[in-house]
Amino acid sequence: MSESIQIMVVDDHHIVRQGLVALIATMPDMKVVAEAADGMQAIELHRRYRPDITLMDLRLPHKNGVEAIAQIRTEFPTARIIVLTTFDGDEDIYRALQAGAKGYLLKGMTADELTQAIRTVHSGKSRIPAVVAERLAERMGGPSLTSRELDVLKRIVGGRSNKEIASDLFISEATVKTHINSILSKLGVSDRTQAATTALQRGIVHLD
Amino acid sequence: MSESIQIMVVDDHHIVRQGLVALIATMPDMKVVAEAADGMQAIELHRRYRPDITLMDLRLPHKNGVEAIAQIRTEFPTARIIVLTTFDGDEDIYRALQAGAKGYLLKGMTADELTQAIRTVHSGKSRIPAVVAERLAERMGGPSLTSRELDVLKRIVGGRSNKEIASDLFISEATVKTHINSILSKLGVSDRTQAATTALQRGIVHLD
DNA sequence: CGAAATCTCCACCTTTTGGTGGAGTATGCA
DNA sequence: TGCATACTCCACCAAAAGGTGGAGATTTCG
Repeated sequence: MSESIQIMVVDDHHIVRQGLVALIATMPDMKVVAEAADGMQAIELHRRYRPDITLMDLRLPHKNGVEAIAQIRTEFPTARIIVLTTFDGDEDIYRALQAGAKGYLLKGMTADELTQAIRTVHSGKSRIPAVVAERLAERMGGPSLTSRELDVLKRIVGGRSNKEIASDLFISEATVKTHINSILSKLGVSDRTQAATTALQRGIVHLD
Repeated sequence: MSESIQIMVVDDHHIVRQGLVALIATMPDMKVVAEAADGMQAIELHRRYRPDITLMDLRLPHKNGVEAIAQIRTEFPTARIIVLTTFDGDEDIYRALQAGAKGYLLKGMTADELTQAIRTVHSGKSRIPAVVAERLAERMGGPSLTSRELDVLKRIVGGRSNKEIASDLFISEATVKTHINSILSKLGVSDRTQAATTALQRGIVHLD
């Protein structure tokens, strides 16, 4: 049969791509048909090769993984994408799944887990590990930050003072304080430094 | 000839190990003789296999990369270790090189860069890329934190207040402030939140 | 030994941050 | 239409953080 599963691998690290290709090569019914090193390339190559499954890292240069997923899913609503990332505390998991990813794997997994996930997702099901599902549920339950609060939080992480944030966003310092108050209570912390580190830990913002 | 280079691969991510093994397998004169997933295992396997070259990730469970390097180099002063990491801003580079690493590579490298580095280090030379050497020189030039300042900085990143830090360290709040003043000026920042984020960015401390 | 660095602490002051409670406007959804 | 949410802003207050300058004790190292 010509039923070998066509796979695209997206990761900016050459070694990781190599590892995935090597792992997949041991499976007779799977084949890597394309490799991309960034989000843009992933979108282009998806158009060209229409892989059955895309294994995608979230941290990518140019266009990040979440954006790439959204774009690909817009063009090809049936695209099946499995997210592959190093950081399990990452808020982007949630965003990626919302953007239409069908599976999620940590890079520490075994070959078996990978091939199982590929088969599961290829068969049309989703494959989200218990740990992640749990964290996701947790996350969903918890209060989410508004976009304005995110603007402020990013600047807190960037080390800006309330005054600077106010002028960055063209609002008064009082408003900044209001937002910060919401942020602190939503994150369950008591000052901006904690807000910064827990935001980084939970992957709500990144140090790029 | 029996002159194939014996290599040990240390990384907690299965995929990365697989990638390295696959890359190295394409070189006829190199061979992976051992794989370790954490620092302890790396030390044990080094005793058993005495590889010519060890490729070591720095972020490892149990015993971190730097400790493992130090331990291995204590037992086998001639061990040749190449550090392999994802994060190029990482302060651990410096520590790893001090601990006796002979080479340093980012995971984004090409197959050529890897094999070249292996050959260079195997021949007894060091192989530190220009970018890293530069950053290292920069780092050396810059003021370094004292151990007490590091104690304080860690707690700042941990989101502790001055009062809490004081009681953690059994010193007065005044002393904490003194240390923080030094930290801020040494890091070239103006408040604790910036201190936290730049410390994370430069890899001086980690969010574990 | 003597200089340098480190660690500890104090006083005094200014600025920043966080806490509380209230309030008006716009938007969107039931 | 009416309620909920998000965004904006205000005043007032208390606590925390940061800036400056000085000082004694200990260790380290040339």
